[in-house]
Amino acid sequence: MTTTSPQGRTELLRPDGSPVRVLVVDDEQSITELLSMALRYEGWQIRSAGDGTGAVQTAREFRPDAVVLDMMLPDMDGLAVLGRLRRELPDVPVLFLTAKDALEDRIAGLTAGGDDYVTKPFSLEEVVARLRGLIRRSGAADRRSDSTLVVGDLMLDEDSHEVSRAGDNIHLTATEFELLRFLMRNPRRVLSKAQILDRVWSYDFGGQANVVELYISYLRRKIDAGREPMIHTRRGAGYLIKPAA
Amino acid sequence: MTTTSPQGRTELLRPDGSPVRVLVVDDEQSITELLSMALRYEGWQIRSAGDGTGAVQTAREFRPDAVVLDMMLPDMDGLAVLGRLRRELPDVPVLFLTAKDALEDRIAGLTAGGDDYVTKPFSLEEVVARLRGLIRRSGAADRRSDSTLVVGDLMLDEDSHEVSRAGDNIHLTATEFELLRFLMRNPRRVLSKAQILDRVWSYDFGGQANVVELYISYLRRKIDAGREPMIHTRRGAGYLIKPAA
DNA sequence: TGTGTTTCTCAGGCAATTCACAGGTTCCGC
DNA sequence: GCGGAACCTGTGAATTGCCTGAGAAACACA
Repeated sequence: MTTTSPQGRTELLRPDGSPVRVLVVDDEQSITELLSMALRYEGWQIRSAGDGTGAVQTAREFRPDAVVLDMMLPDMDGLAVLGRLRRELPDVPVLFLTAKDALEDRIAGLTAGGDDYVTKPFSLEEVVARLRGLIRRSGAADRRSDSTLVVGDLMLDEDSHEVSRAGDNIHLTATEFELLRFLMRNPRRVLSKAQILDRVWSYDFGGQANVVELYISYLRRKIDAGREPMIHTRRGAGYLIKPAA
Repeated sequence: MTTTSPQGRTELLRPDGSPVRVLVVDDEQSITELLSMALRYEGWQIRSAGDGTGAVQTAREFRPDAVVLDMMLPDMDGLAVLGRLRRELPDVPVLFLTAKDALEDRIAGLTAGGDDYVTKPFSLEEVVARLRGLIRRSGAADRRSDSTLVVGDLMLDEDSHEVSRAGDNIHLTATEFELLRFLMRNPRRVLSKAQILDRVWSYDFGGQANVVELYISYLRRKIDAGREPMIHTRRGAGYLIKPAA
């Protein structure tokens, strides 16, 4: 089932109307906290664990609908944790967190079963989007919830990563896509540059805040060029997207 | 739940009808006092703490619905305080106070979970508005409360920062917007220039008092021009806004 | 390794915004 | 009707915030 939150965003719910449950497993507390914050904001119920043993225990009693699992844990190998989790929760989808250079082929094999992964450092938008995808496809939430965001004549498909305006296909780079997704998930709402940076860029990004301006400018070139603009600047406050009308 | 106070203002209440609780954490007593006064005036119940230890203790027994947290505390780092607060109160939204120049380094990730921040020196209107937004979105208060202020045919949306009169869109600058928001949150009530200066301008503003007159004049040009005026001067007392009728 | 793509920094330019100042207008008591 | 206080608003200067071109660095992929 999907429902509309007071913010106007669409959130996933389980068939019985209760919130989706997600277990977050990572040994760095700053990461579990960051993820917990962001995922709670999605309206989900979160538990976290710092090692494999704790993960299995928590999973047993918490019965999550999805798991975020760091492959690098102090007490056991990621695969071992996965094995034990699977014994408790055979059908629950897992989102793996891995270091970029540790991108071994074994991950590729793991995701064949419908699981997914993101590399550290990740952006929150990416984690949230992938989790939504996993949960949606696993059937824990209502399957009718679909993967297309629509604002005016602008459409963005989260599964195929296709974007079009008034029927014309538009090619976006990865960052442009995430930025647009964030805007479109919060239509008619002013988003500050800090908010955008926090959600769309990875958590260790240390650069200039004006990348946001730059990417807004890129998006405008591709989306608004020669049409009624949909992306608006609220000077001193941030940016927002809304139907052209 | 929202209700209308004897003063005619709309205030947030918790679902059980009791007042919203806010914890204010700052080491400068002048700041906690300033904030406590302003927030009490909103009808909220306030406690304050001057350091991280006190904050965690107070949070434990006071169970606030929102926290205002200075990131610069004497005894612990702001992030450490945040971590401990989160362990006590996982779902409570936090409004961070930060120095303007500290914006680059530390802020990363702070707004990610739906939290928010304001930079020092802030205006009270801004703090109150953001807190209301956080509380509204967190669901501590009734979800029906929405983000639009209406006075007569004048509408102001706090999410999209859009303002319209009789359907016509009106563009306001940041300061004009805050001034109008303050007026509209106190309709039919005379607000003195001193009150306006204290609420809308930042607490360290040292300029001429006649900026208020100036900005009232700007607002009139945009809102009342060629229509029944809604902004009225009470000579010797202040200004008030009310429906044109 | 080479080529095209993507990400990001830097800095110049421009326009919006804020605010002080000062002269003009309105109001009110007498 | 007069004078002074309170208020209004035009002008312009300083500042701020935003936009965008150019190019360097990182990356992806053959």
